[in-house]
Amino acid sequence: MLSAPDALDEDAVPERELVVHRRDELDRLRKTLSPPTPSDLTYLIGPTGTGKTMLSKLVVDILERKHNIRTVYINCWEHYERTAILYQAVSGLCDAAIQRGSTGRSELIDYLNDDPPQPQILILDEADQLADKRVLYDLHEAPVNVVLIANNEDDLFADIDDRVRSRLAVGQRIECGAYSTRELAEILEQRAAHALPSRRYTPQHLDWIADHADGDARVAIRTLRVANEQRDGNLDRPTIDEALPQARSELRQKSLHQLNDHQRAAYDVIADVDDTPLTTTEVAERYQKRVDNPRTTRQVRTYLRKLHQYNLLERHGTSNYRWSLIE
DNA sequence: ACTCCACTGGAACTCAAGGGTA
DNA sequence: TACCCTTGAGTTCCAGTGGAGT
Repeated sequence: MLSAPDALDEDAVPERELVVHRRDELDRLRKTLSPPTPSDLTYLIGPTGTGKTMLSKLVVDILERKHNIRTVYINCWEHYERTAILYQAVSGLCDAAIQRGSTGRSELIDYLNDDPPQPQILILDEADQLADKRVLYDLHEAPVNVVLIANNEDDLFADIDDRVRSRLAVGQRIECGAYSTRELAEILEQRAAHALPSRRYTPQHLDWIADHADGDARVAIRTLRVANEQRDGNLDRPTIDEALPQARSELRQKSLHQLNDHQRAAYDVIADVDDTPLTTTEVAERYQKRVDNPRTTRQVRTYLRKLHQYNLLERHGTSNYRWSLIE
């Protein structure tokens, strides 16, 4: 049994005392947003599993409790179209009766530009996934403090014209680098102490998990949870060895659940091939044989790019791509 | 160095769906 | 209930790019 199951949930916002090795970033973010400044931008940049989302949610949690601040969190995997982002922002920040689908973009922008009765913070997680980056400019013009979370600043600023880019370039940057093995082990130690107080594990077990998680706290925490479930807390090396691939597989499954049937079929085409990467044309042809009412090759190209962005596929080459699964 | 051609991704377009309104 | 508006998914078209062949 877990005494504090959230401590082993990689998506849950932890208590402040569970935040280790991100204290500086936490304090900087809190200072930056206390109070939130209208039209200010804050960037949280770092690889997957380095605590960016956790930091932003934790700070917002603290600020909401202590101050009269209105906040909205938007995950750009779920909502990536320009209008969808504006709709989510207006729904969360404005007391306006708006209807999805029948409120135009300009009207949504007008709502956002109204003087707010209280300070506002808008968090865009996975902001490099936005389909139309012009929404960043829409939001920057509004009286709201925007926090942009992304893996990499180059991707975030890709396909933005120079004029908009220079206006967005201002703002506080907080970098979250990949965790070292030592740091990850200490994070696990904290989590395990909360969730598994009977301590049926050793520091060596946590080191072993940390060493194999490639700096990704999500993988490390999920591995600890899987291993614990398998042996009900009695960790040993063989259990951890089994738990690691299972944890990675479970995280991958979470991403796969977000795909539609056609995207999934394209993914399965590549998954069915052992080791040999397929060209885009090969994927499209096999996919089109596999499904009823197949989409066009052009659409398959869009799917593959999306799967690549989801970190489900590896793309080989610079012009004529070949595709394989990420192991 | 040149040409050819497959591949890529942006832009413009169509279409179906969903909600508002008269 | 018919019409209008908006959106998002998908298609078509096409200019740019880079690899392969000569």
